[in-house]
Amino acid sequence: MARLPLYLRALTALSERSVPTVSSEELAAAAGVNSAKLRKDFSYLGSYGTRGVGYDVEYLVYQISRELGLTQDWPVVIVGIGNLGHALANYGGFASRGFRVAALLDADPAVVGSTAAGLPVRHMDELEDIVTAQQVSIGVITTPPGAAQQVCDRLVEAGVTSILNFAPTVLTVPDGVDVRKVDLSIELQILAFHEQRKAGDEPGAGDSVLDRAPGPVRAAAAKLRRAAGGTAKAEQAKGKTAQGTEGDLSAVMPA
Amino acid sequence: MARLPLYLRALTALSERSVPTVSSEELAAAAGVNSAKLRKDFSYLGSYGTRGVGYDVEYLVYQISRELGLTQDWPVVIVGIGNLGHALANYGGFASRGFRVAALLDADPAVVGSTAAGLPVRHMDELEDIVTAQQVSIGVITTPPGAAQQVCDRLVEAGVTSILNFAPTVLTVPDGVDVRKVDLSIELQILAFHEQRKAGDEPGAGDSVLDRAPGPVRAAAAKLRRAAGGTAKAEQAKGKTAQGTEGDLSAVMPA
DNA sequence: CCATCTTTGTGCACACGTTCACAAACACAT
DNA sequence: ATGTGTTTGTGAACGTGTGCACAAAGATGG
Repeated sequence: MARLPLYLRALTALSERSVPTVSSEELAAAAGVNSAKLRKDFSYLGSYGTRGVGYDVEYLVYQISRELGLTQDWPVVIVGIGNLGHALANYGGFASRGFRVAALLDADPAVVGSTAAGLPVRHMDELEDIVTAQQVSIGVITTPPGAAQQVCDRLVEAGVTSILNFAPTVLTVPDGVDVRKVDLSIELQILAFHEQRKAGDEPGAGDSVLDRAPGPVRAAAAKLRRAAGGTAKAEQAKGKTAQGTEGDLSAVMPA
Repeated sequence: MARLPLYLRALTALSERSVPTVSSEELAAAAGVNSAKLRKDFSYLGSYGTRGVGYDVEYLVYQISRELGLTQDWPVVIVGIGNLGHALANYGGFASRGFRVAALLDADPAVVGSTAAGLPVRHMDELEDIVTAQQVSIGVITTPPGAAQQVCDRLVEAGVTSILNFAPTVLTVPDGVDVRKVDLSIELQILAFHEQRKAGDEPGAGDSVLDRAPGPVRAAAAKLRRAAGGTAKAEQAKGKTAQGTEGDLSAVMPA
């Protein structure tokens, strides 16, 4: 489950405060989830709790770490040492959880040779050698979108089977390779979406009454858009609107 | 829906190539989703397609942009100008989608006054003024985890109602405030989890036979862990194991 | 040793998202 | 106009995840 890291974080915090045991209710609150959900998650890993008492913090930390595969260390290559690559190389949360930065790679000669987080930035050409020599199975892509697929292919070809992609592109990979995507602008867009909803759903500047009209009217509007030749020209659509519904499309496509 | 930004990206790519219309099948492939899912998503926004032809790319771009609230621009404050804050300030994906960085804030006097992405880093004390003056409703937190909740409270108090949190902490906010979390180390942990599964599920170094034993044996093991006094001491547990099951807990808690 | 209280583990129902499959709708050729 | 081919929009089945609620299990106190 994707919630295990959350539990692990809450548990390590408790562990540092030397809390011996914790109830599902407390831990659920700390992790921000439902207590029943948490218990079900743990029962899926096996019954590690004691009724009437709760869960042994230290023991649970270890069990989850083992389940997540954090008892071994994972070499990771970061490809694309721009702003984000730099940030990730310096990110403390990696080393503390069993992830080791095996190498930083970049294609730009101006960047190659510099150091980030105490590690030298090496050239893309060394990718295959590094992956093979250090048995790297996880790659992080922080390149511009145009280079992402190409980098991805090389990583996979070299033997990487898990990829964390920060580039705003849909990567295609063969079966058996996992890809997780982190898209910063998508997160903001989702927030903007909810923000707009909160703002009272007032019709925006470009809103059209057609959009809320029943089926036939919308269909007519669609037809008109096509009639206007692919890229709908508002002037042509206006006035032709079926059934005389007031349909102003003039703001539909901003210039 | 959280998939709208995905569609939007694929559609803008098509738009730049001047593709007039696109079928649900093609677009679904480009966005990496199921075509039926995509059609259902679009039908939820209204019927913007034409049977036998597909969807008008330009029109759909606008409709989704409007739905996501990207037709207006959203001022955003970034709090915590460390490595990640720097990277975000320079991230090009924001400006191009209607997000405007209203201010960069930090508490460290050594950082305040420097510039990032052409913007001056200002002191946290100005937070309330900036949020109020520019009507900022979205805040991005890239502080260390210890400061995150405090910063969050100040943002909310000042009027921010959407927060994008990069700090590894569970933020508690009043109703009406949205929080989205991006946790870099969690993403890697999830990859490591799958990676371990792929590696054949061989028992790890610290694996215990007790973990796969049926109920009664696990219960006994749990009892022993408690008997050992909170933090299970393997030596005490060993030998006491009920029913004589071979139970080596010596590797359960690494020193 | 028994009663009571706490907390886990889980059966069950429900809600949600996903996918299939197909009819209605439209374009286009004849 | 009529037929054929294509694509949307959606009803319905399916699977999955979620949360309630409760019994079983253990702790605790008398």
